[in-house]
Amino acid sequence: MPQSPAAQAGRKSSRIQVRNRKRILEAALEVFSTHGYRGATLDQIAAEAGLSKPNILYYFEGKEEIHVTLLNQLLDAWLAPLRAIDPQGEPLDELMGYVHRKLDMSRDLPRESRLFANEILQGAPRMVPHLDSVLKPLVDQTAAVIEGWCVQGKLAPVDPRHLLFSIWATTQHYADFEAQVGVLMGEVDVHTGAAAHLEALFRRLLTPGSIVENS
Amino acid sequence: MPQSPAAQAGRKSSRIQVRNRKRILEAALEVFSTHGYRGATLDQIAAEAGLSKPNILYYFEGKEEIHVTLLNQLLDAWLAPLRAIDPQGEPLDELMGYVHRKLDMSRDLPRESRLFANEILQGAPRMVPHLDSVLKPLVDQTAAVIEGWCVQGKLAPVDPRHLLFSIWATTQHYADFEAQVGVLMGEVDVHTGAAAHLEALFRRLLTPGSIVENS
DNA sequence: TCGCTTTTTTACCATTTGGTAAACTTACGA
DNA sequence: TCGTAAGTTTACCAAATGGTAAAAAAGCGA
Repeated sequence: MPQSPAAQAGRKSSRIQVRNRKRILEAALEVFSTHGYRGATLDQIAAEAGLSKPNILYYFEGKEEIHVTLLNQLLDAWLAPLRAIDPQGEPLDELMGYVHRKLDMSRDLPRESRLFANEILQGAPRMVPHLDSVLKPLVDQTAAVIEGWCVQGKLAPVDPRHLLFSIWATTQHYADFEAQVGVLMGEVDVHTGAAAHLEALFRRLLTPGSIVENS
Repeated sequence: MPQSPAAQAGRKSSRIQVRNRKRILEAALEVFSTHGYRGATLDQIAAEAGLSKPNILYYFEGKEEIHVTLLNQLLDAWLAPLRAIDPQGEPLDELMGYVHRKLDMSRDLPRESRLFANEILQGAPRMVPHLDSVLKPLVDQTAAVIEGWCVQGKLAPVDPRHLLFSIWATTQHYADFEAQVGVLMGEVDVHTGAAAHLEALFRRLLTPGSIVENS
């Protein structure tokens, strides 16, 4: 009797279903990341996806379900670099690698960055549960690892959570505030300069030892 | 003949006009910063201001004029700390003072921060001209000052623009991503920890000299 | 090819939303 | 206190928008 795959409970999906759901989510990423949740319309998403609006509502229960699906689906990819930090690795290398991977993501996946920024900016109304259940445990765990490195003296003493905030803020800034960066930097190769700058910023912070003025 | 102060060209405004325009802008700040431009409605702003919707349109030509007025009016306050940097002052003190002033602003004026973030995120459609004519010259000028300090050896060599981006990103993060920070930090006093962290982060970056490992 | 299911389209609908017209009320100077 | 201008409200509108019903079309296994 059920003739709508919108409630995708269990049943295996046809090839057309897979293809069209992907199209819709790709279009929705484009539109939501540019205009925010309220600023995006189903008509825009439909046009971008090359489907009709009712057809989109055949695959998803509504606007909100598209948004939530997108958000939760992308959070994993977004957190991958954090999971990739190896507690057994060399602390400085691990963290600097993380910084550069996050910066690369800002360049390669700016829409994803803006989608999250939009959502968090507005109080993350559709994501707090997920943040609590997915992001928080991962951060707690990573914070403990960093804490351990500090205690061992392999890293300058640092508050792990504020360190993560700094890394997220500085790297994502290049995606989220691209309009502003563009105005201020003109046609320069932003990414290379940013990489060098963040390299210095975080290496200096994290390298154990003290600064000695050179005459 | 003109019976609407919406087009506020020149004519002196009455006490009621001043009071109600202020109320409207205050309400609009609250609503726009929470929901973004498209997400905000005139009805919400009207309710928040304690006025009727048509009454609001008696003072402003439309939704967009309210938004633009707010944006341009707040940009000055927003840039005050940058203007306060004294080319004659001690470089490290000037810049660290700037960092702390920006962080304080994030705590005291989070709505303003989010208002700008929302606008920039969406490509700054209603602000690019202003950014170009107000922000850019100021940044160019400040960048030259910082550049000079580096050349004089009073500061570790650093790209001035990327430095500014880092400062903006890290300080504003606490306002713009408050929802996320809240989930990850719980009830802790975020501001104090952030101040200490950013102090270390930027002082280490900017202090001339090199790091020496202590045995 | 037939018959059934999946997919897509056409034609709507109710609500929300930015905005307006005009009547009504209040403030205030002469 | 009276008249005019400033300010406010009531009653609307047209367009946009999220969503639905149901018919039509396309896939596809037997």
